[in-house]
Amino acid sequence: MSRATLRDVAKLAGVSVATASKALNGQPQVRAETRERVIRAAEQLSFSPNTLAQGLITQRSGTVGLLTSDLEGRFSIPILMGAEDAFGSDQTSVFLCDARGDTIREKHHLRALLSRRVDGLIVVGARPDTRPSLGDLPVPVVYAYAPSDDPADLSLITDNTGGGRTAVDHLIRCGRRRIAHITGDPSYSAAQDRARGAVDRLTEEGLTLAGGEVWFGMWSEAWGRGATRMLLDRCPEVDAIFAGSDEIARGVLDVLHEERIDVPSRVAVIGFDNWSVLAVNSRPPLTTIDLNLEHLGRIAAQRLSAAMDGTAASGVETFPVRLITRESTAPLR
Amino acid sequence: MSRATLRDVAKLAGVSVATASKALNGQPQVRAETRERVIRAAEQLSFSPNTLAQGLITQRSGTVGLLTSDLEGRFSIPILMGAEDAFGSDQTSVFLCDARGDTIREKHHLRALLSRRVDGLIVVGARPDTRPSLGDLPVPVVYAYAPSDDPADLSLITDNTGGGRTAVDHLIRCGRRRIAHITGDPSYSAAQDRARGAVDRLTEEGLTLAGGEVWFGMWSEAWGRGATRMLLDRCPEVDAIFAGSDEIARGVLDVLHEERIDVPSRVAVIGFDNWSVLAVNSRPPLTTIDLNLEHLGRIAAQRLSAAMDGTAASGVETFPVRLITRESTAPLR
DNA sequence: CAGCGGGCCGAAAAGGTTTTCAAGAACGGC
DNA sequence: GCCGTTCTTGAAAACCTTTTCGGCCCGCTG
Repeated sequence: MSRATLRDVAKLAGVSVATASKALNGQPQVRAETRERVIRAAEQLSFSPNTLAQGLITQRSGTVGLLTSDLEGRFSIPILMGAEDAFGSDQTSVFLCDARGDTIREKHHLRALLSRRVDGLIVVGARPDTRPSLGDLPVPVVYAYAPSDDPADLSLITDNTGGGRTAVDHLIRCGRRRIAHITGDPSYSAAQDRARGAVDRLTEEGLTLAGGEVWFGMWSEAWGRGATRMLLDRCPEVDAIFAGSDEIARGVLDVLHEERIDVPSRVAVIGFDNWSVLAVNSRPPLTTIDLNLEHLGRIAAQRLSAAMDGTAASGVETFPVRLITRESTAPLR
Repeated sequence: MSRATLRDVAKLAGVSVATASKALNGQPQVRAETRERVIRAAEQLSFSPNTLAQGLITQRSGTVGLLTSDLEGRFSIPILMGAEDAFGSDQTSVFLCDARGDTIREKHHLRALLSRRVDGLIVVGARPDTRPSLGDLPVPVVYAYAPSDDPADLSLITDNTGGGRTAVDHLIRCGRRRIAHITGDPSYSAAQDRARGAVDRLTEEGLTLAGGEVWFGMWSEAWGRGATRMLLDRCPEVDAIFAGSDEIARGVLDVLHEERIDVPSRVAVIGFDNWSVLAVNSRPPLTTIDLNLEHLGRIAAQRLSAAMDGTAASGVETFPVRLITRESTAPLR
């Protein structure tokens, strides 16, 4: 089934392939009665047009490539979903390629995609740091999450600085004044940016970080626990902790719980990423910052469509993050 | 760039397209010197063959569809990675489609994929229960994770019963005799199967479940916590808990920690799924059962390739799971 | 009645590649 | 010198669809 061609349909309907094509594609120059007959024939044979052949003519394959560096990471997935969503499936299908962070594998996939005549490319990095540009390609490219190092490319990134600012702002609005920041690997620009946003907002308020500095470390619960212990030691009067990731926040909560320090009444805790398995299940459920990655993916798809239609953009677009309030933060009262 | 066609290459090399094609594809009936010339021309123009046109002729698009019901779920991803991995990227590219658990969206994607002339289809369910077959399609299909309800289809699933058995077996080998089982939603066949495997193994040993029954509930930390409290209440002498998921196990560990019950010396805890963010970061790190999903994905790709080459299979193949020992279990001594 | 315009349809080219088949050249054997 | 091989190349068909353009028929106008 479904291997019927337009010829078969035409023959069954008693017309030429040309007419059959026009009838099925809604071209006006075909009599209503004829069109009806063709459509019935097509249904009867459960005809479905060969997109390869169509693409050969129209010079549009109706496909795009999604080149990710790290599929198991939780960041690619929402972007991918947003993008897949924005290209209605009837119009555009997406080729998924995971380069596993390997440059030569990336080259490989790139060749394959170009030879498949994709109409465009979305490149999603594994971490939000700048990545090398793919260079000049015969199709438009949008970089998402990790920006390209070439300003002539179009990159879409999340506002980590704004995220840090938002987090601290929320804590300040909750009446907190002694705010600490425990975060992950300082080699991540995301860690630096979030910290900078946090400190900026504190400074505006005439405050400084509780504990005196940003606690950089690793993106893990264990670091969250360790840092919290040290923090409580050095600065027991802390009344809010901004964790650089939900994983870290889990570690923070764990130690606070252990020390019988109530959250949020004595210490408020805010995470980052809104990784729901961690944020929703914690005790108490975690207030956190959502990166809006699905939205980023949708925008990436739109920008790519625009570029495919000739209106290409370039530069770096930054997208706002979103505060998700749950029960780990509350006004001090 | 890269929009050069075989005609251009042929012209540059001073041969016909036919010869150019043969030269590039390693056909024997072309003089070595000529071949060399063609290859140089191709490189010079950075020619890359139009896969659409190739597919039109060979009747093979070199693509497969990956139809998943639930991309954000953590189960699809490893399968998808395994599959993507098994099809070398030069040979086969994969179209990713997420139906979001919606049947009409699934139909939609299916039409699109067939019209793109995919050579085969992998269908990944959201939960390991039986799902409706897609019926008779013009291309081979492999169902992974969630089996099809039609025995004429080929389905690849994980051995949940064996997993339950393995978990309990491990606890028994650790010298535990009072073993409880806290698990998730009883409407999941996975929950039932794991429980059955566990009970079977206990029975062989002449044991029964501590707490008297399987504690079915929800797949959440909160349920793990609640059930553990009830369990400790009813059966304080329990010396091992088999949790139906890592999330539940986290809840279990949490309460045990709170109650100052040492893990693993007094109570051993084993999880299920090997969801690393949960299992690795817990205190202590969690012994658990790995579903080997990436392997499942690889096998799915292989079976699909075989079917595309004419040797199709059918029925349900069950694949073994794997015990991952960490520190939440240990011999009693 | 001639001419014309519009409505409807089909022939054919195009898109880029692979494959078949025939033709031409070179060459050895008789 | 002729015939049959072997080696190399190219012309053309095929894959399936879209689109352009010309043709046919009909009815209408002048």
